[in-house]
Amino acid sequence: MHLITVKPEEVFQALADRTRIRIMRLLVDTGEEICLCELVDSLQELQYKLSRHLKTLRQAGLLSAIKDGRWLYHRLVTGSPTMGPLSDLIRSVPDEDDVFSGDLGRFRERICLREDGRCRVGIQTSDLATGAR
Amino acid sequence: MHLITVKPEEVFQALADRTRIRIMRLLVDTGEEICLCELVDSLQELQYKLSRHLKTLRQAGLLSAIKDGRWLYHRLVTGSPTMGPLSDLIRSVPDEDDVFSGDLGRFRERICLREDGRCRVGIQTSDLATGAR
DNA sequence: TGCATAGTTGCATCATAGTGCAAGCGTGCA
DNA sequence: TGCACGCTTGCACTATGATGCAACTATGCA
Repeated sequence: MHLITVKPEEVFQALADRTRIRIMRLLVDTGEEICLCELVDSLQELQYKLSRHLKTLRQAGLLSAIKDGRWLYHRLVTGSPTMGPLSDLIRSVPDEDDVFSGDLGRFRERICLREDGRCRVGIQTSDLATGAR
Repeated sequence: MHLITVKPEEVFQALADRTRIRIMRLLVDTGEEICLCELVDSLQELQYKLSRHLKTLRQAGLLSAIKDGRWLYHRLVTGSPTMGPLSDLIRSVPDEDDVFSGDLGRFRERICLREDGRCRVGIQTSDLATGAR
């Protein structure tokens, strides 16, 4: 996606949500590609909530996604002139209540379950899964 | 105000509006203190609209205001660790349709009406004034 | 002291956004 | 080919926000 073609107010609107800031912060801090089920276990939020927040961030041109089988990996968009300053800003947000570090810690544990760098398991925190079960 | 005490999602929410981005961009580009009537003539927006947008930005901790007689001057808050990256980001927003440069040009003309660096006249574009007239 | 003027705000209206629930889609494996 | 599973989405509900209008406050000057 292309920040250039997206209106700046839509970009800021996409960041005007605590959960979406957590998603962006985790992606900025790790530089990783992260699938939904890993995000659910890392942020401890309901699957369908995060699915919709990811969609919002994609539509704002902040994230791109690549599909790998049943898994969809999300990563920061690069190459836009505003993406650098935006990443800096997200990194500068103070970690009140250690929310970001908690997310990061759970993600680092969760990523150990990958095989060959790919997620091979679903949501581990079963209360947070929705849909098929 | 104090970015530190304001939730980050409220800061982004405050920027999730085209008019407020224009206000911030003008303040970042000029480094000036600007009163409401100067802003009305620069952005060519209704007085009460800008008054409310300024309030939103103040409540988000992005602007501070000092009163001088009947005039209220607004400026960027400084000293917060996020304000630097935020200013960089606002500066990096592309100037689609030359809206920012238009605002800046009208402001540069408008500021010529100051005496001793202080605004001494009201809104010059009379259609945009509200309230007493 | 009264009036002009810089700026604010209550109310009504309309539009948009977050969330829970439950159903649905699409892919890969047995 | 059917089922498990990673992920998405339509609907209902609630909350929040932008705006126009008009009334309001506050300040300084004649």
